Amino acid sequence: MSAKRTKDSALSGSAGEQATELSDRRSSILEAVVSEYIQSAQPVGSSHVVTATGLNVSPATIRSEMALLEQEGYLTQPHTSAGRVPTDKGYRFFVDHLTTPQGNAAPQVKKVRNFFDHIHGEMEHVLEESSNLLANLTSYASVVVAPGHTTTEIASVQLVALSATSVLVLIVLSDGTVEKSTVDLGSAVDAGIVAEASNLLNATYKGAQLQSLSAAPTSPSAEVQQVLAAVTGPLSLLSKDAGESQVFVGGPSKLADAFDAVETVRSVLSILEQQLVVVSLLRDVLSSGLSVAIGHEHGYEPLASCAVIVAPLEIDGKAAGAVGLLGPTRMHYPAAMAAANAVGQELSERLSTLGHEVDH
Amino acid sequence: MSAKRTKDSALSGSAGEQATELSDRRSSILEAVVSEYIQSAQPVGSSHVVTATGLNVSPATIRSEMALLEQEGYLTQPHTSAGRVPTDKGYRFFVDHLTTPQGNAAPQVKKVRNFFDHIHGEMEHVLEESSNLLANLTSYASVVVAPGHTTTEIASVQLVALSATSVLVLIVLSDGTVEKSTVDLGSAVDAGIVAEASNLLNATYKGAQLQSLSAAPTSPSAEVQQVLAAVTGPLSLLSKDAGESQVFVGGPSKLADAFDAVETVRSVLSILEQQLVVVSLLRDVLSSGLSVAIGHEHGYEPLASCAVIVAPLEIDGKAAGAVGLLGPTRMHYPAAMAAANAVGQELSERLSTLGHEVDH
DNA sequence: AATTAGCACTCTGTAGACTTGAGTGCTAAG
DNA sequence: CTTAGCACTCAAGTCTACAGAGTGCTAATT
Repeated sequence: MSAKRTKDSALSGSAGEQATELSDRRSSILEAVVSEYIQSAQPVGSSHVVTATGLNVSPATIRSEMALLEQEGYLTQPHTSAGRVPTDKGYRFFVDHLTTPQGNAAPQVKKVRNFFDHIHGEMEHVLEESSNLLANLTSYASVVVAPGHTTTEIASVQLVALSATSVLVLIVLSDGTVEKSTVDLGSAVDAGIVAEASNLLNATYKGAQLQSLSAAPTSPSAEVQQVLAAVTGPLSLLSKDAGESQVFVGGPSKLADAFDAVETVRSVLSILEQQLVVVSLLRDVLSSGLSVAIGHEHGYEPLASCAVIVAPLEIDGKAAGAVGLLGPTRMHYPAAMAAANAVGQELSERLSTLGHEVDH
Repeated sequence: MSAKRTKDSALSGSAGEQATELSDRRSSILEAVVSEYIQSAQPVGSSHVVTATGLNVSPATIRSEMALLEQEGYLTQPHTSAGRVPTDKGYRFFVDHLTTPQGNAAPQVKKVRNFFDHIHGEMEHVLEESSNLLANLTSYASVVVAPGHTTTEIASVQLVALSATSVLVLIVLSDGTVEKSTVDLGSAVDAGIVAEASNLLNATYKGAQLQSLSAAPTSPSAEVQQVLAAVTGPLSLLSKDAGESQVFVGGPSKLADAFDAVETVRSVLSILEQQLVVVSLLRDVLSSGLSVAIGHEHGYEPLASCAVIVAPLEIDGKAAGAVGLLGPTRMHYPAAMAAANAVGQELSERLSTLGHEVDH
């Protein structure tokens, strides 16, 4: 509900002492510059700041203040005699001191609620559509990292004969997801044998955690044992695969609007294509206690002109996956953070109820 | 193996008569202009053509020929006193008269072979990686439309209890794909009842075609019947869902290189996001017997500056899905067509063997 | 009848000179 | 501390000039 704050450590980590904390006037000037620049993408001049802040001072006063803000690293000039543009540090101050203008965030939140009231279907589908929702709400690219299966248990293990010599290994998890792998048995195997192996596997693993798939069952029948042997490898592979997180990217085309340099668009897009990178990026940002990483704050140079907003997903209070937004550093933080937050919370709630609909 | 040709109907459909067929010299000039322009993206002047074709004539001669080619609609000038640029019709002539420079296509084909020799795993995975392969080979965005399930039959139908009140409905198809849906039963149901219903469903539907899921089985037990009733809706929904084709898009970031106008990139990307549009686009292009649609040839205005290359996927000789490439009209047709063709064929082969590994 | 040399013409792109406007920094006075 | 005033800077727009690439036409050549 309330405004999202990042842990102080990250910000004041570089500053360190409250002595450098900005005066009220200084900070409202900075805030004005940032929000002006976010809207216009144009360097902001002193007289603009006067009208924007409503401060009862002359542009000259603002100028000297801005000069100091520049010295302290919050602002920068594209060139002498241009207005000021926020630095990463400037944006950082801005998001850390957001005065939560709930006013315009409310309709967004309503839309999110409405969406989750009406969406239904499989988890994958919900995640994908959530990602699209977030992208459309914010006009930035969104990323949803599906929760891993760390807490879920195995609801069923099945072998299904696809042909005389091949079977499909199915693992159904308690959250409704299915992992599968086709296995070639080498030679024709009777359907009854497959069924027997299937039952044996199911009996052994049902209710177990995914990680504990190691101990394979044995059977007195040589034929059954053969099937079991053939299936062991794929099974353990599956349990690893399932650990990898699915990623849903929404609205990549929005990036073409957000940046005007084609080169930037290309590099950001190509990073979104490498899902692994994205996952670890979000993970890093989350684990460092940040919810927003601006410009160089995350280590990824190719994304230096981007800001990343991450909201955690929680299933029954446990961290599981994340929803993220990727936009230019001059993105509309209040709205974007509110949207990511709202989707993160609603999605968490949805995921939590998915597991045990008994309660409802 | 041989060069890919589109059915004549499409091309000469607009021209109609061989009387308009171009003279040898005319056509080699056109070819030179097109291939020069594809490489340089710069309007091609008469003296360039002289050196490119090796024709033993003066630029003046070329000029008069080009003037005629322009009259006939194969070329156009961005402005007076600029060189010539191909029109859609010009590109069309070019691809229809490709002289198959197999030389440089061979390494591509080799890469494709190599890829398919080493890739393994589930069909979805193979399709996705194929899409990435194609994008990387060509530097254009690629699209793979997965084959529908029209010919596959149901290998197994299962109900798996996820909790006391909810079950997962699984349909396993003979090609190894799985369709699923979670169903809330409303009240707690005994596991034995679920198992009974599951067996009943499996016995009824096993071996059937997906479409023929209508006739639901009945059971004397009221409890079992209740489960069956709860499951009927989702089941028929699934059979419809399964008809929809999965789409795998590869290398969208390549588009940012292919076009220089950000606006174009944006609109093309946003079309790729609407998977439905892409599917019907590919379907249209294929069904009209074309393998290449250039500029306005496909009806989609937002893609007027794009060319689409489509190669069919065939499972056991039957059309099923497609692989496509999306690039600028000035794309490198020979290489792109060769690549799409190669991937299409290898993928078809792979898909055909997937179904019945018995033979091998 | 096709080719071509020659020439006038057209258009783009670049470079330089100039102007305008937004914006700054400094200084000296309130 | 504030601010009016002023000199200064730089980007961007406008104008001109000019070179370069390319065309189309015409008249001569083969």
